[in-house]
Amino acid sequence: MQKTYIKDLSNHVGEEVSLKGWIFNKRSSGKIKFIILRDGTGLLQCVYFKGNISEEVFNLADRLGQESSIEVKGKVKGEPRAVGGYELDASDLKVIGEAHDYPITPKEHGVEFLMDNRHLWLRSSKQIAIMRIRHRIVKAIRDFFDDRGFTLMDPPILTPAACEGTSTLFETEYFDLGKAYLTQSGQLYAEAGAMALGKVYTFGPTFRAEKSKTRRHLTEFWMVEPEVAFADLNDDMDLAEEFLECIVQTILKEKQEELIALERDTTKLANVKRPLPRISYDEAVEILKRNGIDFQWGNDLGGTDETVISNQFDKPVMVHRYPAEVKAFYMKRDPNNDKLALAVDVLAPEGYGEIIGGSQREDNLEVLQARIKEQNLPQQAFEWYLDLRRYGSVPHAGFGLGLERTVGWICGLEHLRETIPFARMIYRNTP
RNA sequence: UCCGCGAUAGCUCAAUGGUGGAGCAUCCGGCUGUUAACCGGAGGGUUGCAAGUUCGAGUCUUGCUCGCGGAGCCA
Repeated sequence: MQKTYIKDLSNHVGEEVSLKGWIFNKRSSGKIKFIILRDGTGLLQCVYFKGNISEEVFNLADRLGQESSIEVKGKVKGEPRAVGGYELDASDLKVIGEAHDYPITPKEHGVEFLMDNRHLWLRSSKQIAIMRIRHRIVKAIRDFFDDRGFTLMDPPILTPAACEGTSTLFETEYFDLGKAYLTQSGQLYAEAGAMALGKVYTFGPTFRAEKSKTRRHLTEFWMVEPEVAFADLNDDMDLAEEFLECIVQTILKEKQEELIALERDTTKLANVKRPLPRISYDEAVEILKRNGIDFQWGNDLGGTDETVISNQFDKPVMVHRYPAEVKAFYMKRDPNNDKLALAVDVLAPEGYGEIIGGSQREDNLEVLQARIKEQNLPQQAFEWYLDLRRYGSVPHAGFGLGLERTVGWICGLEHLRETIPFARMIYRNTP
């Protein structure tokens, strides 16, 4: 008898097959029982008629609770009434692992309860769809850079000092060398990589100990950071828009089934094609003022400001040339206006906020040393970084894309906690 | 850190200051095409904790604990 998976049933119509999985739901009507089997690839209705199988097997189904693991055997047939369009005319049922009182019932639950049971919640249809889309986005990201001659270069996760100086970091004791910190960005190391390999990207977890309590924040999240030698801000924006187009169009093309399961309205995602609108910070401030927001030039854009700006466009918008004061020390100043940094943020539509932050980097040794001094950063810790400017400095640029915000936007989710298998937030580090 | 909101059965929620209920889940019974199946029955409670007001508190007051949303910070 052929062993198979639910997703492959179309190749087995009329055949006897066996499948293994978990009981997703069941219904009974006296002499007929329906077991909905879940095997990780889909759902399948298995039908047990009292006359067709032994009394023992027929009664077994009564005992088995939701999420019991089982093996079923039977004949595959097309059945428009059943979920997935196929049905199993079942002839056998074997128990692998019994389950009783599974906490997540096929009814509504609160988010807190579901997050306490995250290890089980992952079995639900929507969560499975999200994880599949996350996986495909990761693959699209890696393919995008790999296909364009980038080399993946993993930065350290334990670092001796703050990358950007401002954020609060997780701290740990590192043997006799004093304190070490969990990285908040691989960027500085990516710059070293770009000087070695030309085009590199880092892709890994990053950590922020900020006490953020919003739907847009996690303490542990994944970031992909390309860095390119001999590139300026325009090259950086060109790369970012091609990158976003590639990710979104790939998901639209290959993950329709999952997007439907999530009830995602994809009309706005379909708009994500080059060119993306590019506006300066000055223009962004104008937009805010036109919308009646009392915004002071020189401040960073807040969450609501970002939403107002992105609502003016039907695709992601790039905002460039921010006031240097609100941006990191390593960003290069605009040669035409010393108050501006050659930075770019990409704001996702539909209120999903900043998904990309990038810049051209300061490549002049003396200027960079002055910035480090201005911001009271420990210069000793940055000597290696300054070496990149001492030995063959070149213009270079890069950006960071937050994976979870991208997943949340593409999936149309309310909260970032569903975009990662086990979210780490200020008041949650379990399960 | 600041502002706002919340905590009642395993879960989701009701209950004018006056005998704490319903749906789902669980258990028992019924039904040969169910789609979060349905119908009948049963069990299930220190109303987050502590004090106060009151003849009487799930409900009003105060404090505490825990959580949620937002601000700041950022991807």
